[in-house]
Amino acid sequence: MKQSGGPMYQRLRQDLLARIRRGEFTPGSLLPSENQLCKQYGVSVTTARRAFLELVKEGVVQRKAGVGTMVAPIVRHARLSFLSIDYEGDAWRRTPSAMGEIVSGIGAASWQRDASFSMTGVGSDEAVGYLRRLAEERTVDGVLIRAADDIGEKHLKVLENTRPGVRSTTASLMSARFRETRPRRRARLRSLTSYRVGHVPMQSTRP
Amino acid sequence: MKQSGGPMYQRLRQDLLARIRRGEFTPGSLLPSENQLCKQYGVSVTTARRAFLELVKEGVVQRKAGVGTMVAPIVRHARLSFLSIDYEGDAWRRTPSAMGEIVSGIGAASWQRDASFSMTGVGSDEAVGYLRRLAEERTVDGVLIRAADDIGEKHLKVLENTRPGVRSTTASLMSARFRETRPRRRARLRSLTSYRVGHVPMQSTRP
DNA sequence: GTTTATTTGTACGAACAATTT
DNA sequence: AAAATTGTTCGTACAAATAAA
Repeated sequence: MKQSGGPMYQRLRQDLLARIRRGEFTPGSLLPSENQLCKQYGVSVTTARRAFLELVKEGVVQRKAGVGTMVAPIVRHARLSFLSIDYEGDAWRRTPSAMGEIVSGIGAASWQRDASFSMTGVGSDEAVGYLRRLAEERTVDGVLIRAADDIGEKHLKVLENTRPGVRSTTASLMSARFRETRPRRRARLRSLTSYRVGHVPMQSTRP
Repeated sequence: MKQSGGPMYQRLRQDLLARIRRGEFTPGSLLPSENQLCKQYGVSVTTARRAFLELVKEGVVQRKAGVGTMVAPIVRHARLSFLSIDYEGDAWRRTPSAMGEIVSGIGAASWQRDASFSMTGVGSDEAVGYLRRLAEERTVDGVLIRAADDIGEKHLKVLENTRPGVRSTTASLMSARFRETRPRRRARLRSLTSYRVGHVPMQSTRP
């Protein structure tokens, strides 16, 4: 927990998130206070607070003065989020925060019954890196990624392997791929390719 | 700038955002450094930094060590964002961060050609407060809000008056209202009401 | 009802590393 | 090599809100 890469506040955030996902802290229950966290992890209040604030921004936890920090009591899972990635030129390199927006968008998706996002200006390597984190960390049950052909199969493969429920495909192969893997959704997904922005209707899941 | 309400870092953020929106800082240009901001506004580095970091999270600015903080060079405006608000019981009160998710979602919308969001668990007063801020601060050209009937006309009226381009309506009156105000969009919007999650196709606007 | 302790919210200052010019 | 800027981490202080004694 100490030596691994990245800033401490990120590793702390990651660890807390993992513990929540494992069920160590259930929705509605209180997390350790800032002071407790400082002792447990050997960090300063600043660092502990920053990790918490990140999770607040993502909607994972809620804080109240005088009470503490608790796991968000109601989490609605988007059954599937659809990302349509059309990247043009090197726009991505000039706007690296773009993928961060996707990530926060997917965070919002956990409060939605349905989710649909479209991004432009996204490059391959950075995109896959972010999406990989996304699939590992977020509360979505699955992420369907439709990318431009030149993003490349190998990158999308990496993403698929990170977590079950993640399906990816290049634009031209989309309907074919899904005909193989999920035959029952064929009709719906084929019509989806005619959307400029994909949208996958989903049933809502209640807690 | 000093006496008004709210935390200083929020007021600073708001002021910087206003100056960017007014064109005082153009896309790609550098904002004042942290030190300069401290002197100009009479705040500590911590506060100046926090205001900047908020704007980074929203995708308004980008920072690079050794260079500075610049206005995001490419901003794609969503011509219209569609918010469908169906609130159930008092779920909102238990999850106040929900509307914050909408706000961040709309932030993402500025990077999208199209945008579609759906929220559950949203109450009236808090929702309108957030949405008002949203209409005032964000880069979307318009926000179409479809709300449950019991959110009330008066609240939505408040929102409409904050900024041109914002259109709101209760669910049952939706097609009727838009038949009056925007006759050319009638067909599109009427079919939209049959979606569980609204989606308004839009042309992309390039800088 | 008051007081006290705990917890988070805001704000300040400082130090050092990493990056860029 | 040096200066400027942001990134991370530390520590502190006080205010505000809450809960318990």
